[in-house]
Amino acid sequence: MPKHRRIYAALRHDILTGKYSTDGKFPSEGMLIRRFGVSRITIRRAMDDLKNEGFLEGRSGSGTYLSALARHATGMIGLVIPDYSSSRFFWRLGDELVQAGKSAGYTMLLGSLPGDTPAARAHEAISLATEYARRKVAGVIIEPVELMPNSADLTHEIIASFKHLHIPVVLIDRDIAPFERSGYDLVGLDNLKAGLMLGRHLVAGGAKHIAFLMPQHSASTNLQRMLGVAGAVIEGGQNWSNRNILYVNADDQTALKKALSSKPRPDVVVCHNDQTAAKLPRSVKVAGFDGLIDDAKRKFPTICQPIRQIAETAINTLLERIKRPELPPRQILLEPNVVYASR
Amino acid sequence: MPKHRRIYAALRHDILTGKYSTDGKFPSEGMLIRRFGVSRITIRRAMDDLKNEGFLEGRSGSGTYLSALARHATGMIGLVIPDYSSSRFFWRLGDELVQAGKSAGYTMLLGSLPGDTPAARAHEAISLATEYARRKVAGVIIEPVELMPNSADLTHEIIASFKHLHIPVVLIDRDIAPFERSGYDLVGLDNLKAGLMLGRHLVAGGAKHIAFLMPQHSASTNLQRMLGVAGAVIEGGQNWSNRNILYVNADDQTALKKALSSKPRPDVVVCHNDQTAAKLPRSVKVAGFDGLIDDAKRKFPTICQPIRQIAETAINTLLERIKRPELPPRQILLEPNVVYASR
DNA sequence: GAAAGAAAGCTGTCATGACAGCTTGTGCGA
DNA sequence: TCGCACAAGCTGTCATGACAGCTTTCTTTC
Repeated sequence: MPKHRRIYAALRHDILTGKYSTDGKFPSEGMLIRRFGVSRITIRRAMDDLKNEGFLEGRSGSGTYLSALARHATGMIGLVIPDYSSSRFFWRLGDELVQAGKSAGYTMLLGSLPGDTPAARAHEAISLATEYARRKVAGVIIEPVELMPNSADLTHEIIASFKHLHIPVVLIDRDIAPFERSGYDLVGLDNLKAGLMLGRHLVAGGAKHIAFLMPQHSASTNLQRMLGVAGAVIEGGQNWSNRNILYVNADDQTALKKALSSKPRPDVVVCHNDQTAAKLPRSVKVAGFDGLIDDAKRKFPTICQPIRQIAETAINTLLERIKRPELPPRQILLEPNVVYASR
Repeated sequence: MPKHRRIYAALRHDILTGKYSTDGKFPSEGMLIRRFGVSRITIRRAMDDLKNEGFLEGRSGSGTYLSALARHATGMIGLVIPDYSSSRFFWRLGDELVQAGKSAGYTMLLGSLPGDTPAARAHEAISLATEYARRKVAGVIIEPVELMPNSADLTHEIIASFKHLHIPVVLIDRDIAPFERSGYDLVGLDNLKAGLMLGRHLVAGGAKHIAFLMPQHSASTNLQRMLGVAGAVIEGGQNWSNRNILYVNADDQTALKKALSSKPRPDVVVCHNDQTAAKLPRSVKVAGFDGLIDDAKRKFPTICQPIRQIAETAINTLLERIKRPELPPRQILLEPNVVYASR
């Protein structure tokens, strides 16, 4: 390994562990020459690499300084995924995020949120976020809380830990509140398109009355999926109204039974995801989203999420945001994969 | 100006004008030392910059070579905007794109498409695209054709010029076909959110029967805006069906009159954009999108597009795509600006 | 004719030395 | 105390020289 590469690694480590961040001034070339016992050209080679990566800024005549990026950089990315343990999708997404972050050279923090209820996990997420902020992560990827009347407030509380420290935040899968301007980057699936694709498939298959089932206080993803299905239904010449929407928690058997027997009786129930679809009685034709149910006995139409691509794009987006905080907030949507029978 | 900078500029120019691209081999350091009459360290400094920007790749022991990027790079970005002369929005967007591209160091080609009809402009766009491909642009930004039954085919024909040459393409504003997987990056407004915002505003204002007016063969943007409005209406407890959608060209007075008098009579007509909204009779309450109508006499609710941000994001996306062709196709949506009275 | 080996040429690395131009701090003089 | 000039220190730039290790090509030898 070349000398300049070793020195580069040492200096990068020093920067990331906050050795120079008190005043932001980096040691002069002369000092580093004495410290490492090499020539100036070697020191400069290492520093040039750090400059190119945006860690250092040289001011001619004055000295070398840590960039705004480096002052807050720790080489750590925090993940706040409340549904990691309760949803197969987020479990896989979390793992892919860790992979993608690691291969970009970052230490990934994936704190576990073992709470039993969404509310418990949301509160654990808040203290996890405080911990991340204390350890000065370079950026955070957050799955916004859903399924509660005060979901948005809880998510804002999670983000608050990072906001006043100017730590960049990227949301995955969904926005904080349905169709509110959140001001944060968002990486996820094109749910509208996914809904429309699934809807068109069902309409083409002869469905006469399609219903969309989702829990109360659903995230914007579910609304987008629903609107996509609605678009396909309207395209087919039918109406769409609140009666097509079943706001039901599938674990609540009584409510579920009541909803499914409502008139007009739906001939296909599109569920907000596959996990829910699998819970419906077998007498009902269902369809879902995500493509992660592995039930040989029950196949139904579904739309797959490109999980790895979502993870890699989220990491890329966070790194770009760290480098260029002035960019406008972007919503980055990836293409659904068509799979019309759940694997 | 430092010597290495001058040499850098000269070499970059040579690369972009295709001086070395026949075999892909770059002159050796020794040759460049003789050519420019400077020391090796100066030559290397210039070449290091070019390597960092991805133009050159050094192979130890063998020589320096042009990267795959550099072999096709010309420093030119082509714009294909069929509606540039016919729509105020695309006129402004085109100018912002030229600005953004220039400040990123590229030569921007904005060929004019003076045709009178959309069909004429579409065909001019195809020959413009051939010309761009012949001149080997580094990338293209394309506004997909709309308003014709064969819009998608025409756009595919435009793109075909670039596809087999592997020239990266970024779409602006809309996708090639409504909700089809196009495989190209797309930068535009979050039209679903825009529609929902406008719809909620109108519902909150007491609108009872909202209609959405758009031409036949509209682009996906209009469908998304429509679905957003539909979402707000359904949220308010009303139905949405094909009867809420008026497929009308606003220039066709007869059809317009007929559509506006259809039952149930709409109390607000949301138009797919402001230009169309301004054409409707004053007896009808209207709303629109884009926020570019400057009519002091007629104010109506509208949603603004962040034109500059769309342009800058499109350029950034294209440059990233040029550098990393393996990234998944992304749809990048920017936030609508709320303006409830057209300026 | 083929294989082995030598030579040439290339990039990557590293050292020493030097000057320009800038910033910052010090000290002197008013 | 204020202002100015100077010196010190820093980065940016550029030159010369050298060696390691690799690839390519030519040459020699079998």
